[in-house]
Amino acid sequence: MCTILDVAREAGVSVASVSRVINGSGPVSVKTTAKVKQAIKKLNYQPNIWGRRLRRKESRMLLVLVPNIHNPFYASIVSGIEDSAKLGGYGIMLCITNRNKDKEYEFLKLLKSGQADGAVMMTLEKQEKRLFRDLFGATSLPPVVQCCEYCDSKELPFVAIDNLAAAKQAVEYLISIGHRRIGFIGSVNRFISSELRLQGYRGALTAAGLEVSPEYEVYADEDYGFRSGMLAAKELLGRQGRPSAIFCISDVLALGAIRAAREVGIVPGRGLSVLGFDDVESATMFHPLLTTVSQPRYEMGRVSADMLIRMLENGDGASRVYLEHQIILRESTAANR
Amino acid sequence: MCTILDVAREAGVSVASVSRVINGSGPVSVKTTAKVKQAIKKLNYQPNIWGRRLRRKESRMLLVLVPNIHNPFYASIVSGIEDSAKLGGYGIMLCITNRNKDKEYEFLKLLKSGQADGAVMMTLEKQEKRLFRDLFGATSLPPVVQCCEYCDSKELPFVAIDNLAAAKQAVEYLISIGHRRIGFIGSVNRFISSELRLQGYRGALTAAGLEVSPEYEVYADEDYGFRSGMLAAKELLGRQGRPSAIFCISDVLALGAIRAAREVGIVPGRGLSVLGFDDVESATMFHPLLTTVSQPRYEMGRVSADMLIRMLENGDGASRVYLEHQIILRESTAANR
DNA sequence: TATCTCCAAGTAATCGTTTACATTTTCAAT
DNA sequence: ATTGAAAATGTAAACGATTACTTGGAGATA
Repeated sequence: MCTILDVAREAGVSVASVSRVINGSGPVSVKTTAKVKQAIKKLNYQPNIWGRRLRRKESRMLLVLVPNIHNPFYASIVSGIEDSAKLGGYGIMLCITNRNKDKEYEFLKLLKSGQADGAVMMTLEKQEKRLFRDLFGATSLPPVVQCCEYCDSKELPFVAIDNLAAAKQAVEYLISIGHRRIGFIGSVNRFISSELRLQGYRGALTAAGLEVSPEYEVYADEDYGFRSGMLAAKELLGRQGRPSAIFCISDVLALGAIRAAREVGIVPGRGLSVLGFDDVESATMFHPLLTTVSQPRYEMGRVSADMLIRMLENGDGASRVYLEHQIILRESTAANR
Repeated sequence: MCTILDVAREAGVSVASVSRVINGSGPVSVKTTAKVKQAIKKLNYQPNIWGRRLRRKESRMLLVLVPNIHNPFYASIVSGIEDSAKLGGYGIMLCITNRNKDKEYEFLKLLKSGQADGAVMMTLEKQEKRLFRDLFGATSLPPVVQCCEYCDSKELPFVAIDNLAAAKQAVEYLISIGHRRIGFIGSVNRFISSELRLQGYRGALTAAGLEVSPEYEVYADEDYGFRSGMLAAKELLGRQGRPSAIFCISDVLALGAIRAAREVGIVPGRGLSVLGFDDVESATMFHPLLTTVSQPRYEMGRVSADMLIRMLENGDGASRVYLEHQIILRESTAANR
């Protein structure tokens, strides 16, 4: 590995000129430019990234915090972030937190220590304002964009869909096709999206003059997992006056519910409508294909990273972006009666 | 952000002493140690990583190259790598190549430029020895561990299962329960694992005195996707003397085959045995639950990263590790006749 | 007391860039 | 030919850590 000094010697110029050629940061004659470029090629010179970053005090790295990566939902978002980051000349460091707040905190410290310039977080729970105060003090805005989830701070930027409206709309659809007893499968976690989807569900019921009953609300384990969905659905289906439709806050839970229905002898789609959330790939693998709320996942990732980069480079202020969701009608829902 | 000089002043000692305390790299009296530690705490000092790395010429970063991250198979491996890396004090940089060789090459250049110390690659195709020669020259061993896949080089280390033996064993199982017409769904790609699984399939047939016929071998698109699996299976099932069992080189393909069977009026599990590979989560989501070959995914990731770190730190030579696979019998296979 | 060890601490060079500032060159206008 | 401005180049000081080398002082020995 050779240094800028080697290049300078080879080209017979000073290091400053070489640097100027590399960065286009000052006037250089065509002759010198040519000599330098040739020397660079000849020596196969690559600037030392540490020296540069030490001097420039920048890292060109973005942190990405994601609860897990097994869920295909997050995988798409990460792809979007990656592509945007690459386009902006940033690398990404991925942290799979597995709900481990310590791991998350450790990772975020890389921001402070200058190892990363900013972060896209998908792990924020409702009341985590404090986290930022701890890390960045009360005054300064942390270089963070929240994606999908966000905390209760007033100023922090985020990119998400309007979970409340989406859930409301989904449940309204169920009502519109004749369902009156509509169950809800949520998840015990502190994500704002979960809460908003519950509110949307309740809002739709109330608006239609239907009763909101805790009998119809069941919470799966916090992992959003298939098996948790099954258990939750079984509980719901075992109750008297069982629902004719179930709204689930994730597709994987919905798939679990479908399986549960089948196990207790109900034909999913016909005997029980199930509506999911996320539109993951396996929603279209088996019959009945899942009716679900689709989020623009890749796009959310892209927009988040773009916003973060603009904040870092142009000092753009925090903004809050809602992207469009879409309800995709497939086979798992049918008119009641 | 304060520097080591600030700490030194605060503690009333020299920067050298501070550095010695931080790194334990020389004799320091208990008194100075205490003063320095206190100053560090008081100023909340964090060493500047760029300065350190510039001086020490190390990056403490590992590259991870993965074809895609939507496939839950890879997600687990990445988790394993992450955990091992963290334990060894390394960060990881993830590159989702999407089969884009240029992207991969760009990323690998980070090794040369010192931005990363080593790489775990899951993207290597059979004849890619050349890639390394381009990057590292003919002589020196690149700091790379291959995981799951590997190329035709004799010396490069890898961690994988014995794909040939696993496939052979899987097909032998199908034979043992009475199947004679056994189809194969592969994938048009240049991964060594795909080829070895095909060889295993053929080997099992030959060993049992059954005919190996191209009529029974079908190749899905290179994405391993669900829809490709469906199409491939339909082709296979449409042929005369259709197979009573199909061995698929991935679970997602197998799930597609199951769906295809159902669509042409065959009861999967009873009318057609399907055997998959990988044991992904959705293999257990729907009936018939998938009989499949399970790979120790998380473990493969862990072992790969451990091996890489040992190579980097202790200069350990390259080794080739086979981990144990396991055949998991579930509902998608049944005795023939 | 003088000398010799040895341990602790300090000084300053170094890693490879970038860049403020100084200097030289070029060239048009007088 | 002289001047001046503008353009091109060079010099050297940062950036923040590590570390080879030097120094200072305490205690042991003669």
